[in-house]
Amino acid sequence: MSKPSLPQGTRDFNAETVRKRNYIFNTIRSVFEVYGFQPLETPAMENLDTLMGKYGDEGDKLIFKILNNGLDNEAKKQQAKDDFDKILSGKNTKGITERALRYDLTIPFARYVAMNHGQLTFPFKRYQIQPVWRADRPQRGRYREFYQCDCDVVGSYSLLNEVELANIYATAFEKLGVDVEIKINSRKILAALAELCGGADKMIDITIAIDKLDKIGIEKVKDELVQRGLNESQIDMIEKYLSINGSNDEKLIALKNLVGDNATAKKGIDEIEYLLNYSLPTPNSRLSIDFTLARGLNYYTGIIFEVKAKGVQMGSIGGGGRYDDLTSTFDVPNIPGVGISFGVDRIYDVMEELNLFPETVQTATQVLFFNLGDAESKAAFGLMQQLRAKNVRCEMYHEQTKFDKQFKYADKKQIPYAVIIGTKELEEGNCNLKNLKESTQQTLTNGQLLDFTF
RNA sequence: GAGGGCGUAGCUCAGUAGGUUAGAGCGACAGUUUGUGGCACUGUAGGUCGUGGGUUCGAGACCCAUCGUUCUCCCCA
Repeated sequence: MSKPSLPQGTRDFNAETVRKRNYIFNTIRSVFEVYGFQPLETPAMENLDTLMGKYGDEGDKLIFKILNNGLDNEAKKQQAKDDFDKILSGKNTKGITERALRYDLTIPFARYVAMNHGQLTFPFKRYQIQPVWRADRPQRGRYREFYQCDCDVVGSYSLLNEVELANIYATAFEKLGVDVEIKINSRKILAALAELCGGADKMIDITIAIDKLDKIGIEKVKDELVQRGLNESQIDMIEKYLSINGSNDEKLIALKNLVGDNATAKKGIDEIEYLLNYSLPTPNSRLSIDFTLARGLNYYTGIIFEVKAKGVQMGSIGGGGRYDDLTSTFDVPNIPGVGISFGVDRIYDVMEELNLFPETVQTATQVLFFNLGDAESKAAFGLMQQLRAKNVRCEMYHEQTKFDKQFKYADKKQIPYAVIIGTKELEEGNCNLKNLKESTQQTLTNGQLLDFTF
């Protein structure tokens, strides 16, 4: 037997952590529900060809593939060897692997919509909170198994959906007590910039470079644009674009001056103005235009979102945006959508760092019943069950032993109350209730104990 | 995919220029004469020094490999 260990990049969660994580999940889930979104769960594994080719070349490498069963079947040995040779030359084959662990929640959702679009009522609003797996190299804040928390609306072009999603962000983070800035931009504006700087085909090059701005600075971004084949006047324009600042209104004015004649840009500006026209329900969060926001994923086509926590050094804790055609890859065209995602693991880290978890999240045992003999513990057990029926969290020490050990057990589990029923109390039909933090004790009748407010 | 750091007791770590029986703190367990804990004191258990080779009279220490872990870059949540 070797020492037990965990697969790389996975974690156990102890009771305290599970409770805190559930607090985050439940908070977000309740907001989704209030906004009329319905839950969806999909299998941990998908057919490999559902996933392959959807995340780019890099993404394909990071998909966890599942080995087929029955490869040791003697009768099919030669076939298995031939198939394995294909694997070695870099091709996937159903003979060796035909299933894989899901890599995100968006593609399984698209698969679901494509399979069921005849039955669904559009716009279809779903949320999904499940783990995903990536064969990435683990590092700080990055794991091979982690949760995603998505909500999307498909089958509607209405910008009202964007308004609702912005409100979901604001409401959820307000409930969690996390002070955030919700940044918005439009891919149409970025597309217009590309049109004006070397053509629409440069859009991906430009967005990738811009996306790195806050990380590497303007000079390095310019270097990268040079490498990607842009000329001096084009880079000059991008620099002007990136240096726009001020309030939302001031930014819009500056942008209109820069690219306002362009039809695509105008559409993007209209979208942003529409969104800003609705105010958020909460004082501690606000929408702010960030024209440098690009987001890496190429399928976004309209408004894009990104959420940053204020007061901590941490990457984005949420993101999303509009995409024109979610399901055409599964031969079901013309289903547009817009969605957002919460980065639960990072939200957890932010809340831990800022000490934002409420005390009440930790709902451990409230009362320990001492075990002081057969007859005594039997009487205690009866009382304990009555308290439990009133939703008081109780446990009884597992065996009769001296006081010292039972007190120490309560200490270690940070149980605030002890109920002590010894021979004397048993005879008199009462009990001692001790407050272990304050070291005070009172004698109660059994009836008084059952009515006590813990 | 590229490049660093670190693997010694359950946990956090010491272990000097290679030299007998590998240490501390915390934790665990037991006790300080069995109806009131947290403190204190005493004692006990627990390590193939990640693994496998190599150098040496001698390796926890040096070299190589391997595994694990962690960080940076790429990419992402």
